[in-house]
Amino acid sequence: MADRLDQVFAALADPTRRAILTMLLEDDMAVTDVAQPFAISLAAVSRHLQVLAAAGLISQEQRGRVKWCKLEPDALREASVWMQAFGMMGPLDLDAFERFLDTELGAGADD
Amino acid sequence: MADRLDQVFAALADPTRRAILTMLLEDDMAVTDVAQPFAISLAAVSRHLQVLAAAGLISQEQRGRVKWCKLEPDALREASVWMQAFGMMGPLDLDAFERFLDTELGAGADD
DNA sequence: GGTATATTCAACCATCCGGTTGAGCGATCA
DNA sequence: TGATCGCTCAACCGGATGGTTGAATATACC
Repeated sequence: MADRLDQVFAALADPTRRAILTMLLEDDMAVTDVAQPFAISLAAVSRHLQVLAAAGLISQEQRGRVKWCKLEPDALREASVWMQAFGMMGPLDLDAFERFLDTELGAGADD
Repeated sequence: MADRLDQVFAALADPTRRAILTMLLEDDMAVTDVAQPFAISLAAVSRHLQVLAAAGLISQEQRGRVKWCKLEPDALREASVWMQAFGMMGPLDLDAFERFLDTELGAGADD
């Protein structure tokens, strides 16, 4: 019952999984091709991919006997926003920041 | 051995530690005060703080018999940059940030 | 049909993680 | 000096994690 942020950050905490995401940045890949550069077993890579999929960081689509893996950057967005909040704000008072948010959102900020 | 990114993401993967960081956003705190809202032992919180410090996310300064904990947002910046590399996400999604305020600050420290 | 390919499952192992409790230790204060 | 406070350490426990190997499943090819 891990929170979504728990899953995303935990998935990102492993260097193999980060490397996989980086590979998928270029193109969708089959499981076997994802596994190719790594010195671990195919089964291990398959489970890494399951972790990434559970966190929503990738999606997997079965086509024939090949399972294609696709990066899903939306899952990163939530975590990225969480982190940027700290980077931006630093130790400053939240009330002021909430007022800032109200004016920003109220002004119809559309991304 | 663990890469710095490994440590940062692993530290962020725990909801208690994220709640601690959120608390420290408002002000520096002593270990005992950090532990106060949580239903776990002081020793457990102390170790959470050590994990955060090892990841560089907080710094700790001993003053008398009290150890003060201070947020260090720079460590987050590195991880945030890593995520930015996946592109497609704007610098700050205000809607997502509003959800962050609701969930992390609202539900915050009482888990 | 039979064989090769793509992927997962299951069992197992070592290690890590988050929690506990109880002892220990330096700093403070009456 | 002795009691208390603030915090950490050490040992322990149960469950998760990351790796392995070997069997299983399903699809594709000849």
